[in-house]
Amino acid sequence: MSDRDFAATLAKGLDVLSCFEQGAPALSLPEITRRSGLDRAVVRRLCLTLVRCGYLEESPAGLRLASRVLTLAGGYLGRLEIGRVVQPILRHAAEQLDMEVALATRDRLQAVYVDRAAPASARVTLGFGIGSTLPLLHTAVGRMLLARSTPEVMAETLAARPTLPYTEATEMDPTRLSAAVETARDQGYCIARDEFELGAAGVAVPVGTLAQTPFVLATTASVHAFDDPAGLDRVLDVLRQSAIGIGRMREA
Amino acid sequence: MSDRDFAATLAKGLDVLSCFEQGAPALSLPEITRRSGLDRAVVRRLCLTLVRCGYLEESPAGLRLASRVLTLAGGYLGRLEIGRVVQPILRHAAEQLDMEVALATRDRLQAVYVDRAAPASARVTLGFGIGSTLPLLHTAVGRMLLARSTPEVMAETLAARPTLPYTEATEMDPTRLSAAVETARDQGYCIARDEFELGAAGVAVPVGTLAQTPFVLATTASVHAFDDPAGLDRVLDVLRQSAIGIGRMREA
DNA sequence: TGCATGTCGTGCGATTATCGCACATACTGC
DNA sequence: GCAGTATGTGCGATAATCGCACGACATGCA
Repeated sequence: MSDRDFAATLAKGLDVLSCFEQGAPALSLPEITRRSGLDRAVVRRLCLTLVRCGYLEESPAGLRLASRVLTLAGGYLGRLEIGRVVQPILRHAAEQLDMEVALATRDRLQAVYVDRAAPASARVTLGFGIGSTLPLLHTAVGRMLLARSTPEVMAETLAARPTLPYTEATEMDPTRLSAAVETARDQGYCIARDEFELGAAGVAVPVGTLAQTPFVLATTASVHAFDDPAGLDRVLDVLRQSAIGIGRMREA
Repeated sequence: MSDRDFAATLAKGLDVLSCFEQGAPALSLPEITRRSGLDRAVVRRLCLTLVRCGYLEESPAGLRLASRVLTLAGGYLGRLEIGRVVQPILRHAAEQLDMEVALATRDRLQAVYVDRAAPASARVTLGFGIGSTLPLLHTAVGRMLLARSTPEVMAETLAARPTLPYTEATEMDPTRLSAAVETARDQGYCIARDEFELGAAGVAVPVGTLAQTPFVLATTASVHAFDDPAGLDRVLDVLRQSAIGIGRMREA
């Protein structure tokens, strides 16, 4: 490359790490080669380096992420005071609403959970936790995030929209998707039903000042949980109150 | 370096990332230069690369970790099925014991929380969550992890032991520290009081088969919570039952 | 057995990306 | 004005990286 301010080797190594983002169990060297598009020998050396640096570990089935990435995430979470400030607020909101509540932000063209709390009554877990990702276009969380992102991000996201619907209710038309995000921005909250997972619905509200990267607070429940207008108002009230508390997050 | 199978640039870039592990709010370029010991120009280019790859972001106060590291951690957590399998078990145990319960593993010479659950009754949070780190030598979690690690790790950890005690109760003598780990290995659980944080006590039990990296299940409470032998037995019972359930973690 | 396919390790020459000094600038407080 | 610190960047020498290529091994099928 011609760019003198870009360390290609580092970028390639990070590309290799990215291959593990979707929760792949364990990847073999040829698998990583295929996914990354790099040379086989290069992949091997990068992986060797990543193992020696503690980011990957070898297993019988191939390479996999090591606990190191957790420590790194701990740095991110610690900076935002997630454990000390955010978690109690989420817990309180979850109990008040008797619903799952989550704080999310954006990582490139997807939403990612930053923290989450479930009420004590919750028997089943959906399996979403810190670090879980959701699509931006077809969830309440994602649309609220898009509503607070730059037009460039919106355009990129639309350009990269999926070709196959998640469910029978998934909105596929780009114009109507844009409109949904627009609506979220205008009314200050977003609600989505059935589009990503049948039988599930979500409500999201913005958090804090419009910092560099937006944050949203959201709750998830079964499809008809938000059908009653008064009930929805209560949900929005609780979420917004919590959002104010969280809004004081350290934005150094 | 002479090693042909080691990408130095990648390692340096990861070193830069490591500077943010301790939850630093935001680091300036000179700060990172000091911490990493690399050349100023190199740090600048590596940081530029990390920003362009989405791992760091610029803020008025300097550079800081971006949400990307969360997505990466999500890959790790997803592989272990933390959200789907582990979280419900931890929640159940936390409710049974009415105490905080956590799953932890080892990252180099420290313990790191993989998942955590607090009972509904918990009003205050200690601020420890996923990705939080603890010392290996002076916590129940850490000693139980050491008891299941290789002698090399034990030796390294002892060699790098802190020079200053955390509290007045911190055990500083390497021989007695070794003995404490030995005891944990022999009796199949570990209990520590006051050594890391005054007024706090922890109990830890091993999880699963001795895989590559050990996992432990632990609970934390106020100092005298485990003084009663019958009470301790109940805690151990619940933890061990939960550990069996978690033991089926995907170890691909 | 022979051949195809896939994986893995690695030697090595050519290339080029990286290093790190160096110069230049700007801002602070005194 | 000056010392101290942060920042941007040009450039030559060096050393690290690339990626082809060769050899080895295992597996499956005809």
